[in-house]
Amino acid sequence: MQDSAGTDTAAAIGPCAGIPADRMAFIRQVLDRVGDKWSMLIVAVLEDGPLRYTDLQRQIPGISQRMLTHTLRQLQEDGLITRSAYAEVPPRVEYALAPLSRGLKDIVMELIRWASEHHDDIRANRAQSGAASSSPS
Amino acid sequence: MQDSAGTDTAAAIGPCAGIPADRMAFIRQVLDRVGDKWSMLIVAVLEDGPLRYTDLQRQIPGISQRMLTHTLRQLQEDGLITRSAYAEVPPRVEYALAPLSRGLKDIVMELIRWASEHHDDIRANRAQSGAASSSPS
DNA sequence: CGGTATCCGCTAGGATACTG
DNA sequence: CAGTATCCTAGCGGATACCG
Repeated sequence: MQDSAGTDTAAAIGPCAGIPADRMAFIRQVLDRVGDKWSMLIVAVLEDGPLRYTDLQRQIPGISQRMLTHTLRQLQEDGLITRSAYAEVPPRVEYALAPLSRGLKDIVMELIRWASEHHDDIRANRAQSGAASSSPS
Repeated sequence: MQDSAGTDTAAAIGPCAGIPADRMAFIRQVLDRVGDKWSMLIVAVLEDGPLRYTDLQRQIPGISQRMLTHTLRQLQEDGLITRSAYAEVPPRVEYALAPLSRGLKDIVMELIRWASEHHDDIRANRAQSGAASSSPS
C-alpha cells in the first residue's frame, strides 16, 4: 500500500476518473499480459481442470504451437499457471491454474460470458456501421 | 471453417466454461477487440462519465492520437461507446459509454482491481523466474 | 479543439521443419 | 508427446505534419 491518502487504488477509479497516472502504467502492463487473445482463452480452458499440452492445442482451435508455448511460459512466469512435467514415457506435461489466478479466472469467465451474450449486438452494430454505403445515387 | 467433425473433446470444456469450439471463434474476436491495451483503459476512464477527446488524451498517459482515435472508432463501431459532436465553436466532442457496455464496464473494473491487487505478486513471480540465470560460481 | 494522413520501426503471431 | 528454432508477413502503434 503506497498511497497514504487512504485512496484505495481500485476505489479511486470509481468515484473519480482521475486514475493516478502511475497506476495506469502497471495496469497497462497487467492488462497487456493478461488481456491478450490467448492468455484469456488458456485461463478459461484451464478453469475446468489441468490439461496437457496437446489437449490445450485441441481445446483452443487456431492456436499455433509457437503461441501456445509462448503464452504458457508467460503465464507460468507470472505465476498464473503451474507446469508439471512427469518424466515418464511418453512424457506427460500438465498445466493447471495457480492459486494466484483464482480471482482472475472468475473475471475471465465473466468476460467470456459477456462476450457470448452480446456478440450478436456487437456484430449487428459493426455491420451497421460498415453498411454506411447503402445510399447509392 | 475447417473443423466440422469429430472431436467431442471441445465439449469437455463444457461444464463450467461451456465453450463450444464454435463460440471460441467469436469469443476470440470480442476478446481481441476488447482485450487490447487501450480499449479497456478507455472504458475504465469513461466509466466515470462522458469525456472529450483531449480529456481522454490526458487521462490516458502514453496514448497517441492515432491510437486514441482508432480505438474510439472501434469501440464506437461496436456500439460500446457513443460519440456526440456539438457543432459549436470551439468544437466539442464527447465520448460516453453506450448501454451495451454496461456489463463490460463492470468486468473491466474488476479486472483492473484484480490487476491492482496482484501486480506485486506477478512482478515477484516474474522477477523470480527471470532470476534463474543468477549463475553462481 | 478534434481530428486525419503518412512514414516507419517493432513485434505479435502463423507456417514449417526439426528435436529429445 | 512436448516442445524448439527459423522465417516471414500483417498490422500495432508511435512520431510527425497538416486540415476543418
